[in-house]
Amino acid sequence: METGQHPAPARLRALPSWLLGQAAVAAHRLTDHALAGAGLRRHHFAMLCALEEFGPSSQTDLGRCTSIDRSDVASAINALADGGHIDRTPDPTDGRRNIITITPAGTALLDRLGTLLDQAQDELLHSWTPTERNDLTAQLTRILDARPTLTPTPPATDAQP
Amino acid sequence: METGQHPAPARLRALPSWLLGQAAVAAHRLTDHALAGAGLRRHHFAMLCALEEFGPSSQTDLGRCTSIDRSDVASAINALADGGHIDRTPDPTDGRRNIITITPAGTALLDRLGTLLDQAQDELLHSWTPTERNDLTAQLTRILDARPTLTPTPPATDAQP
DNA sequence: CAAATATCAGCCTCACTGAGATAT
DNA sequence: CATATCTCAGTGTGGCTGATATTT
Repeated sequence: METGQHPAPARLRALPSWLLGQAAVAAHRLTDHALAGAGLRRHHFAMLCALEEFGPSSQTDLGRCTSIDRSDVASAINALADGGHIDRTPDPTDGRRNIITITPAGTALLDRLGTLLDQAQDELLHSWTPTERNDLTAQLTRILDARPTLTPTPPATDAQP
Repeated sequence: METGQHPAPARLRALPSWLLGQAAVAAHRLTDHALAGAGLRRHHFAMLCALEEFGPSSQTDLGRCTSIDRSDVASAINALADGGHIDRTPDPTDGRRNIITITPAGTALLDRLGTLLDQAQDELLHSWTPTERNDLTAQLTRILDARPTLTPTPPATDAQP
């Protein structure tokens, strides 16, 4: 069957953007697999993270700090509310907002998912020392901190070069 | 409007898998934007890379070395054939295969796209020294070389935790 | 009135699946 | 017959847009 491990072209392997994409695919497969047992997804974990760290928040703020679209925030919050992991109440001081609060069940879920995700990191970086992991984290953080705020992708009108 | 730069939760920023995902999004936006002028996509570049480096190949081999699905290979090859950038002929020794060959026009296109992509890397890593870039490349390559061959993602039957 | 929030419906792309035709 | 290749049609997800209702 030969599922994998065919050498990629050197010109691709030399592109940081390509390497990032491939590494992200591998990472996402591991994390999806890890979270699958809990029946949840990365978005749910991100919401819970933000709520625990920043306290009660509006949905827009949740979306901003996690880089998740307003529409996807709404659906993730719906799912978490159904499970009793967050509370959603109107903001008394601003009727446009909901105030989302993490519940004790949500905190417990956060820790459970965090453990699963930590295990996934260990799979991804199983032969890496803590120092090497910190190094990697620092480099990726540097990329994020310097990334240009760029609109998603233009609609792609076709043209023949 | 406040498009970006809201602090992400520390717990997310500590996850290599999350950082990889975010960095990959930034990288893909830059590369998509760079290639948009040529009206082509990353897949097309990957095909041309493989063809130039490995010579005439079957579509399955192209898919294997670039990690692109057979179905997407077929459509990318169609587009490149329409533009005259590759030739597609049946393999005389094995009637199941097509032999894909890059044309001179394809080589020219490859170089053109390569230049655009190199510029995108410079945008992504504009403040990085060559040594730092090599370091990043080495670390990402290490992840890829060690990644487990894992089936995409299970279909997601729902369950309440 | 302009701007912001939440919600919903829907689009589009991409990765992937399944099945059929052909060939080994 | 089992396996492999190519092709196409179709699925499902995720990221995103647009429109609406509401409030500031």
